[in-house]
Parts: sequence; structure tokens; C-alpha cells
Amino acid sequence: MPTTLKELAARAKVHPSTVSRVVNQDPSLRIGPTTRARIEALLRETEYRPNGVARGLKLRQTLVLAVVIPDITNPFFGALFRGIEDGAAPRGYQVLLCNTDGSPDRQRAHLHSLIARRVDGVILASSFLKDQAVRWLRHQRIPYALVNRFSDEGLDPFVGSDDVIGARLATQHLISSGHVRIGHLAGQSTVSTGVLRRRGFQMAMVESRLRAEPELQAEAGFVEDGGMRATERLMALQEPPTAVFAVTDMVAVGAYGVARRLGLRVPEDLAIVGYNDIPLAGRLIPGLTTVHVPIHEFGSAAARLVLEQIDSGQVTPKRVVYAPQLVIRGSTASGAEVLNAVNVASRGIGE
Amino acid sequence: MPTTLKELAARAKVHPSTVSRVVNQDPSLRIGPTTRARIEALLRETEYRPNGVARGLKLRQTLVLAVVIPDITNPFFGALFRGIEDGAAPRGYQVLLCNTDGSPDRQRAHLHSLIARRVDGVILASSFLKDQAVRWLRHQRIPYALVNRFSDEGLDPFVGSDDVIGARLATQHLISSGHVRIGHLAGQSTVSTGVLRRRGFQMAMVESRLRAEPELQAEAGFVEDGGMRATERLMALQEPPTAVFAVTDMVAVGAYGVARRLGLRVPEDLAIVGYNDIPLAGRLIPGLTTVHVPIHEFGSAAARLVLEQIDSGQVTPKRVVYAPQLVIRGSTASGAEVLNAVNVASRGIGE
DNA sequence: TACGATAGGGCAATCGTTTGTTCACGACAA
DNA sequence: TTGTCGTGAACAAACGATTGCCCTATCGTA
Repeated sequence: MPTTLKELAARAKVHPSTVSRVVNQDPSLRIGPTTRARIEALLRETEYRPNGVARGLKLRQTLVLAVVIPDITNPFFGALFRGIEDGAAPRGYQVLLCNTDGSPDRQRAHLHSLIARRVDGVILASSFLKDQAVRWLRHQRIPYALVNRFSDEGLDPFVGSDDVIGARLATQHLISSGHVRIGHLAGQSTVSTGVLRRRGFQMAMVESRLRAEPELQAEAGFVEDGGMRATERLMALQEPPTAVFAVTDMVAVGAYGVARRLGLRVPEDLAIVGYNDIPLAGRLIPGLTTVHVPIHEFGSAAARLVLEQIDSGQVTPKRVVYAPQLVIRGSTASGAEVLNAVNVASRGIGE
Repeated sequence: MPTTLKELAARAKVHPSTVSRVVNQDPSLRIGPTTRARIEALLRETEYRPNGVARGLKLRQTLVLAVVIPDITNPFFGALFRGIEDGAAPRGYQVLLCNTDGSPDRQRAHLHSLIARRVDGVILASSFLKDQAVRWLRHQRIPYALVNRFSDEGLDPFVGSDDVIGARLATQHLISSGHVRIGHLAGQSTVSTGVLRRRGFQMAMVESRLRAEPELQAEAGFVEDGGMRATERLMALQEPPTAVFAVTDMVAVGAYGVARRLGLRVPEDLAIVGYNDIPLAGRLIPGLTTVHVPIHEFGSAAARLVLEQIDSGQVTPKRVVYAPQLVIRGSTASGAEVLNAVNVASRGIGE
């Protein structure tokens, strides 16, 4: 029942196209001052809003971006979403949010709906290394970007950080703190972040002539409960690690829980390093040493990347990569050490 | 460039309407078996997906629900969103997420866009007591529901819990633990939850012949930093409280932070109770005693409420109210006490 | 006076579907 | 042979906007 252009036109005794031109301030055609005034009064009176669906059909744009993530409940994705929204809003875009819970099927189902809806762009933060869905997205010629995780299946528009370097940084920090027996709470090997962070871990170990023993690398997934189970396995070893590098902060949170349950002090009995630097990391007691990445900027950069493609009409496999930075907190050092710690993080670089 | 009905029709040498009828399995008109087979083959071959925008224009439905909240970064809203999505997905709906950061202006702006987009329904979890936007929503005759917070401006479809009872429960618990000087970290008085939880607090105090002194009630807003500032003010009093009831768990988290900084032990020096029982509450050390409400169900119930209205075509000011339950953890009792604690929570009731 | 320029606004096609109605044709009964 | 009925498919009018093009006054100028 909202007002339509046609109704307004009838009331103003003009043709619908004329009303449309007033609404859109069409520069190509000038409207007489009196008609314009009459129509504008009507517009205000009726609080007319053009039907976005009809507009979308005609103009072939919906002003909607879609975000596909595993779980918005995870603080990482909350921050990411805000970044995306902030990047998209200035251009009048609103954002559709889709949770997959890590299921490729749900991801596919969501993507199908999104394509049918003709969303103007898709931001995918839940991709796998071998992800046919990504290939499919590319094939659809719809503007899209991968965030944080990327896919093997070709070169995609991507925003993220260098996971190998970040993981190496984290592990080096543990090594230089004197740890020798260091464990890794690893992510799934089906996901780029899982593979690359493990690689960074191994690289740091080898570079320091330490052995990255398989038994010290336990798959933990990316969230808390996996972190708990993996930590339990590691601490049940004959010779448990004195430090662990967790693939994400949430996994590290799981490690905190187990350490506490086992009566282990952090960092004295078990040092812990995370990845991502979600807000929660700084609130843990002791604070979690972690690899900082600019989550919010991941989001806004991804939004911009997609908007660029929308503007240019081309899918450009541009990659925006931020340098990770180590943030040292209490989970790897005693209080005094934290105060003296030099932040050895590499500088942040732009694209 | 996606395939259209017309193209398919041309290729199958039939009229577009015939293709449409095959796609939608239109029961009103039977299609000959050979034509049908021909068309179906074509549909599979081209992976045809009807243009949702055109469909939306014709059918006057977008299969989109919108959610308006203050900040998805807040765990409460993360859980709420998942509930909404879970309630909406079975019906083929996807969900647009809008953050307002508590700004009425942004809320209005978002609602305007949403109406223009012709979303099928709106779930508003960021309403104020005096909220013209709510009146406006009602006036638009668009299916909507308020969640958690409600508005004064009339009777709206609503899902939430009884804040007065919940707050009373929380405060009574502190009183029965022997506390006399109890503070309240209050929410804004522009929001129903702020007002009602304060009322519940005062009610419990008065019922126990305790004075709810104004100086012990400090406005904290609903998130962490407000909780910190309010706690600081309270603890700086001549005679600081020995316990506080925080309007939300996030505010309670702020109280934890200040307590720690001031060297106060929880619960010995300062007992703390929160509200909502977000996942974080159980992970704090000590665990946060809080008022549990079924956040996820708030979301799915709200989605159902909106879907009902969409189906019936009417705005029904039905209210779904869940009973809050007290969850006792370490922030109000020593370890032994927690083990012995009787859960005095009221029973959960359905609608 | 006649002609061209210009301003102001109407016309109609189009975007991709849906769906009530009409139409052509063959079968069948009267 | 004519009328009726059923089948299978085409027709066309929406849904609500946008926009290139055309039309008609009116004004200025030669």
C-alpha cells in the first residue's frame, strides 16, 4: 500500500516519468519551477520512497552486499562484520549476513540464494582451500572477495594477513622466551589459515634447530571446545609442552580453560600465544599474547574491494595483505617481563 | 547475464509463461509431458535460477527479514541473531543486519532504507521507551517485532523476559547472601530494560526493608566501559557497596575489571550479579552469577512472530514473555556455597 | 511573418516474472 | 455434420520504476 509513482503522478496531474525525474533530480531534463514545486510538495506530504525492488529490477542493482561467515557469535566475525558494514554504508549499501557453521552445504545453499537475489557482491570469510563454491562464484561473474581465508582454486580478490609470518612471529617469541618443547593447537588442514599458520610454526621451529614433532601438533579447529580437547591431548603426553601456539584466540581461550582445570599456571607452567587479537584477548587473565591483525580493516577493505569491482564491472583478483604484529601480554611473560618487552612486531604495511 | 525466462522460452520454442509454470510447478495448468521434459532438461542444463528481484516485484515479497540492533559485537546480539536466522531459514528467509550503535538517527536511517527495500519484516532490538521510529514502523503496516526492549508508545509485538522479576531475583539473591549495602549499575533510563531492571532492584530492596539509596545507583549504560566508570564511582564513595547488580553481563564485566584493578576480591570484597547469561559469563573467573534468559529463543520466537504476521497479513500485538532464571556462580558465593546453592530460579514458562 | 531554438513534459519500451484468460485443436457424443 | 468438452499452450496485463525520444508551445531573431 505504499504510494507509487503512478499515484503521485495522477495527483499532480503529470506523467509518472516527470515525477521520477523530480525524485531523482534527473539532470538531463529540466522541470518547470511550478510543476517541480507541486511535485515536491506532494513528495514531502506522502513521504514517498521509491520501491527499491522495482528500482533494482530496472537498474540491475540491489544495493545489498552479502557476508558469508562460519558464525557471527565468534568475536572475530563480529568485528569483521562491523568493518564490512562501515565500508559499505557510505555508498548506501546494506548487508545480508549468512552463517554457515563451517558446513560447505550450508555455504552452497546460501550462495545460491544470494545469487538468485542478485546481491551486488559477496564477501566470503568461510572458504576452504579446495572450495568449489569459490570457483562457482568466480564463474558467476559476481563481484566478490575472500577474507582471512583464501582458496587454492585460483587467484581471487582477497583481504587478509600473512599467516605464515604471523605464526612464525608467535612461535619465535616462545622460543626466545626459552621454550623448547612447544606445542601447536592447529586449525583444520582444509582451511588456508590452518595450513599456513602451522607452516609458520614449523618454520620458526626449524629455523631455531628445534624439532616440530607431530605429536606436539594437535588439530583443534578454530574455536574454544576444539582448543580444550587439543590442549587436553597435548598435556596428557609423556612429556607435555611448556608452551603452545594456538591457531586462533578462541582456541587459546580453550587452552586457558584446560590449564586452569589442570591447575597449571599461565605462563609459568604453560605459556600460551593466540592469533587475531580479538578484544577478549586483552581481558583474559593473564592477558593473552597474540598476533594482532586489523580485523575491522579486513572488513572495510573487503567491502571496498567489492565496491571497486562493482564500479569497474570487472572481477579484479587484487590482494590486500596486512602485516601481522605480535602483541605481548601476560600469557607468555611474567609481569615485569611484559613491562620491559620490546614489541618486535613488524611494521604494518598497506596493500 | 544470467539466463532469463524469455531466453529459455525461445530455446524451447514455447512461451515464457509455460517455462514459468514448469519452474513453479504451477498446479492450475497442466503441461504436456514432452514439452515439460524438454523444458526441464533446459532448466538443468542452464542451471536456471529465477531472478529474485523480478519475482519480488511481482509477488510483493522479498524473502528478507531485517534485524536492527545496537552492535553485533556484543555477544548478546550475536546469539540473538543466530536465533533469528534459525527461525527464518526454514521458510527460505535470509537476514539483513543493521547496527545502530545506539544512535536513534542511525536507527531511523536504517529503517527508512529497509522500508524502501520492501523487506518482509523487521526485528528491532534497539528500541527506546519513547521511540517515534516504532510508531512509524507500526504505521507502515510492515510486520515487525520488538525484542528484549520494548517501547512505551503503544502495544507492539514483543519477545523478551520480565525484567522486573529478573532484577528482583538477582537482588534478592544478594540480600539473602547477607549483603546490605548493594549498588546498582543501571542501564539508561531511555530504555525499557534500564528502567525495569532498576525497578526490580528497588523493589527487592524495599521488600527487604533496605534503602535503595540514589547514590548507590549509577548509570552505566549497557556495555563494558560504562560498567567500569560506574563501578569506579560507586567504589569511590565514602561507604562503598559490598555487592552490585549490573544491568547486563557486559556491564558486570566492566565491574570485574575495576575490581581487579582496585585489588578487590570477587566475591569476598565485592559480589557481582549480571543479567542475560551470555556465554562469556560462565568463562569469567570467578564465574558470573547472572539472570539467565533464553537469548537464542528470543531470536527464533521473534522470527516466528514476524512470519506469523506475514502469513496472516495482520500486525498482531502478541507478546511472548519468558521467565528469567537465576544462575548462581562464583561471583556471589565461595566455592562451597556454589556447590550447595539451591537454584531459586522461577520456572520457565512458554509464551 | 516565418523559422529555428529551447524549455517543459508526455510516450512508451523495458527490467524478469506471474497468472487469469483466451485460443486452437482433436476427440467424442448427439 | 454440428456442438461440446478437455488439453496444452500462447497472450497479455500487471508489478513500480527509469530513460531515450518525441511533441508542443513560446520566444527570439532575421
